Amino acid sequence: MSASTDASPARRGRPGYDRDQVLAVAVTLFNEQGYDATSVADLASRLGLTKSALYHHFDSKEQLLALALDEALDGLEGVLDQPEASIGDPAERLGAVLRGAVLVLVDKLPYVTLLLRVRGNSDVERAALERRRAFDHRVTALVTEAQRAGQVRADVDGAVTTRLVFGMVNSIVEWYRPGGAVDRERLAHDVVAVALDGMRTR
Amino acid sequence: MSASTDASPARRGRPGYDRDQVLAVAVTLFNEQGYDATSVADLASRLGLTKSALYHHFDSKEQLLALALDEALDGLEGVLDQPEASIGDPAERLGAVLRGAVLVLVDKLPYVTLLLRVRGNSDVERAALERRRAFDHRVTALVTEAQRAGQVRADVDGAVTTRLVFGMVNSIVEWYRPGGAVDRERLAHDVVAVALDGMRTR
DNA sequence: ATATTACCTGATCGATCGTTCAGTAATGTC
DNA sequence: GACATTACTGAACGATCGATCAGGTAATAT
Repeated sequence: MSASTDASPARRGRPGYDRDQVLAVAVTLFNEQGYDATSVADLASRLGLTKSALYHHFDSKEQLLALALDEALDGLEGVLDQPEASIGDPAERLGAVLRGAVLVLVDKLPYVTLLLRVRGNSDVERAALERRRAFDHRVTALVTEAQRAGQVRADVDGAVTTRLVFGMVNSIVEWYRPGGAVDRERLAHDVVAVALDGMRTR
Repeated sequence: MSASTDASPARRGRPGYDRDQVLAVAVTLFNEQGYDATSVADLASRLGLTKSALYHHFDSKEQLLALALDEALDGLEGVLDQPEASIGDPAERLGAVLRGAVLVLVDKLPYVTLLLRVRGNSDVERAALERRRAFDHRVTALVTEAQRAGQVRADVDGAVTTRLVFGMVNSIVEWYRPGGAVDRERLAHDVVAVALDGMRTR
């Protein structure tokens, strides 16, 4: 993702996995079994390598986790920094942020999935939770602004509304699979529709 | 929860923890750190006992997990079996199920939290996932029925709507804490309001 | 007082954990 | 063909994992 995902620009050295490929497989395994339940031996087995070979690509199992969480957090924070999040009235900006969050979630599905399961068991995990909290605060501020503008219901607390709606968005990682029945644009549209207007017919 | 949670009906033998007390502490730890990241030594330390003392109360660490997951699943299935889930039009029944699910989730918070984090790493976990799927199917059938009755929007797939709305409900375990700013009745009301009518003002 | 029941300790087991290290293998560049 | 670069093996490490077992302690019922 950070390095070249191009064809094959004549890599030097013995052929094999590079760091990003190992990371991608690791994140898949972490999501299948959980980070703690996944051993380095599991990862080596899935790649067809020995355990020690992996330590050529990274310093520790935890470093893999840190790299993956950064990937997810960079994407989410990018949603709030994109121009659509700053232009228009609060309701329009809120819709853009919801839509952007869904798209990032789908495009970086394994990384965001991993992020959403972090519980704070280590310094790496706690740092990721801190960045998530900062993201939530910025979104809550946007919801509160939309409430003051009369565009979001004020009979429910803004922080609660934010948590519920982002709970809905985040839950997508539990079932969405690319290539399935729902494409990313359709999903983003549906989420914004249900979040803003509810499931009931008017 | 299954045994006597009454006052103290004169228990015989040396005083100490009983099985349900050990289970409650275990579930708390599983939720704090994750099931796999929690060792039997962690649990013993939290209780002020030795590891071997714990095996007087249960056969294996996994049995604790199974007991906890049953507690959560019994509660959720009870929501669909209560009378309110069968009387009235589909929209009313759907509202009752949503409300019931929120209340079970709050009342059995630690157990449901644990259930929602299960990934299928063992037979016990896979059996729990199977029961969850059956629950989801019953709810989806209710949503589909409400769509046919014209009471739920038909421009979004019923299964997607169900997943999104229950994603919202389930996400409550990530932040709700009893005794906090929001009480259980208020939360149930807010969830039903946002799920059915959305966050936007009309 | 004593038997019964329940609860707990300390030592230990084999398996698996993440990690290290010294050496080997295969490629592109010159 | 020498050389730098990249990728990997096999054996071992201390630590921790879930679990077992034989024995010890403290309350209640009779």
